[in-house]
Amino acid sequence: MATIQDVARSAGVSTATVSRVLSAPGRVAEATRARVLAAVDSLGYSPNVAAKMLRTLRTQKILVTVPDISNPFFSQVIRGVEEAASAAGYSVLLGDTRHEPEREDQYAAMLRRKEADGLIFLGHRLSDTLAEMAAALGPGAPIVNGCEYSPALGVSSAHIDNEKAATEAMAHLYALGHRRVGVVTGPLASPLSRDRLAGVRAAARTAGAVEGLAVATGDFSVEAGAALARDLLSTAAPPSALFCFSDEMAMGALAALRGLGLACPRDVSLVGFDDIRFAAYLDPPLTTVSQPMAEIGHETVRLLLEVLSGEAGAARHVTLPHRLVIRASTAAPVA
Amino acid sequence: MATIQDVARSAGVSTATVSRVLSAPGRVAEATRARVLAAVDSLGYSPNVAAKMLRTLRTQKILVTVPDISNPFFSQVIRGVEEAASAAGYSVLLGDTRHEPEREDQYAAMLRRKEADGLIFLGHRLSDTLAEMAAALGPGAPIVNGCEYSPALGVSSAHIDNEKAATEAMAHLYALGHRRVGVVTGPLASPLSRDRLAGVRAAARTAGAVEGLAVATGDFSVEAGAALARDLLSTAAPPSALFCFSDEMAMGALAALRGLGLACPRDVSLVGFDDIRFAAYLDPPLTTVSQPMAEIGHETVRLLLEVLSGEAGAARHVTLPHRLVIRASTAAPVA
DNA sequence: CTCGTCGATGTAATCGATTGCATGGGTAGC
DNA sequence: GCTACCCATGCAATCGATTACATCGACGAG
Repeated sequence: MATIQDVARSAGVSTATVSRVLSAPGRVAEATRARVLAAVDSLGYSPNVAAKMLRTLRTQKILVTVPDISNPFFSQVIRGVEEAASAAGYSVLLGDTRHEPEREDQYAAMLRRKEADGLIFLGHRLSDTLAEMAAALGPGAPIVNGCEYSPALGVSSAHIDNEKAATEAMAHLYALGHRRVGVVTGPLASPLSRDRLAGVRAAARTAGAVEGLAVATGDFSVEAGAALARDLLSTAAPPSALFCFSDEMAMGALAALRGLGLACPRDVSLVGFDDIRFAAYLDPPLTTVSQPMAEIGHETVRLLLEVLSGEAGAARHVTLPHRLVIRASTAAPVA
Repeated sequence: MATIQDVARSAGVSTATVSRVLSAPGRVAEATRARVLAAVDSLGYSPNVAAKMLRTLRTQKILVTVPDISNPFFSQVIRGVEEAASAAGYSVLLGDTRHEPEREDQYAAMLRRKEADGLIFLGHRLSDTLAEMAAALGPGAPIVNGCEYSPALGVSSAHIDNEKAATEAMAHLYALGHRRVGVVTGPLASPLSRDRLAGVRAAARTAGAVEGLAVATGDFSVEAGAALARDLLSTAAPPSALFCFSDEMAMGALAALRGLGLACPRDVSLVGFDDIRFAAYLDPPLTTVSQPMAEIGHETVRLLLEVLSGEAGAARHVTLPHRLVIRASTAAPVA
């Protein structure tokens, strides 16, 4: 690998000049610049990142942690993150925390050691040490939350209006005439689930159907969706519609329905959440709340770059638009 | 951030000793070591990676490129990669190439600039510049192929026996009594698809059903699965069974079937490939070839570490076990 | 003609680690 | 008691960039 010294020698200038050509082109004379650039590409020179990093304390890397990369929802958000990051000249360090605190801490340590310029965390869990860091640095902390929104942390975030989205989904069911609705949530430790649940309750109140509401707490997995749907449908007065907080759980619910000999939407209507790319291909095609996953990814990067550029004022919470996509899994209940 | 100097001062030793305590603990006296370690954690010291990297030319990072991170198959492999890498003290740089050559080149450049110690690429495409590098360095090139296997490249790889797996899937259909089988492949530029296709042909010959074979070339997407299944089923003598080279395409095929008013498996049997975690939850649950995705990820890391440790002999091609999982989407054809 | 200014470039310190070589004290062998 | 060796440790060069400061020449003003 050619070093800056080689380039300097070959162009007959000092390393300082080479460095300037590459980072502050205006400060060097036209002729010299041309000579240096010629040397640069005749030698195929490109700066050693470690040396640059050591000197500048900038890594040009963004750490992204996610509770489960194999979850299609998250992987689509990550795709958006990667796209925006690489467009801005950053690369992405991936951390799959598997919901394990030790792994969260491990990645938190990477940020503290400044192995990355910033952190985007998807989900609601942030390692304690980073929570302290965020509290200490305020909005200057290079940490952004994606998909979720935790006011207590004081970091910027990008997400949809979960409460409103859930309200709309429920309103759709009530408008079709459903009165008894079963809801399968995500873990209630997550603000996102609580927001959606609040939306659910609000809709039920508006519809005067609070009595008919049955809530089960899931964890976003297919398995949980199947198990909890089975429970909800096995009660004395089973719901005529189910609302699952993820499409993955809705897939599980769909399988459970069939297992019980029920048809969707004839016997039970079903609404999912996320609009992962399989939702439209299920049988029946799933009515669901569509989230702009790529956009959420892009936006988290934008917010992080804002902090990194030092222009950050207060933490910002960006709400991106969602959309209730009505497909064939919802219908009026049979009287 | 505390530096090694701070630790040295605080422990009353030289930086050389501190460095040795941390990397070659045997070479320093017990008492000194204890003193240094005490200083290390009283100061909360951890080595600056940039400095270490500059000095040692090792980054402790693995670059992983993938054609589409939002594909559940790949994201599960990546999960395995991340797990094994982090267990070995490496972090993962993620590159989503989106099948675009420019992005492949961009990440190839990262490797050449030594921003990562090695590359694991999933899929069959390797940037030309890296292919040259692999050719030049032979098995010493820190490049490993996951999921696929390209003999021409001369790099190690981890994958299943695609030909055999495809043969088994087809044999299953023939054993059930199917004679006309439609196959939806992946892009034939990929050796993996060609291997599977070879397996398909071999099975057809064995069953004496070459005549009944109809092949369509897809691209692993749901959309392609739906479109091509529709085509295959709309011919004069439509197949009684379909074999798709990905579960995602099988999902599309399933939707297409329904669109044509056909039932699975009554009218058409269906076999997928991969066994992504939704396969069991489809209606009907999908018969498919299960790939050990996490294992593939682990194995690629193992192979790469082998190269990095310098003990690599020839390139190794590790074949991991697959398994045909028979669920409800396949049955004997109605006479 | 001289001085001040400015633009272009060079000099060298610096970032924080690793590591080959030097050093010095202790011990074993004779 | 002297030599030889070894073990633990320190000294200082080094990795490859960035950048504050110094230098130098040209040019315009007075």
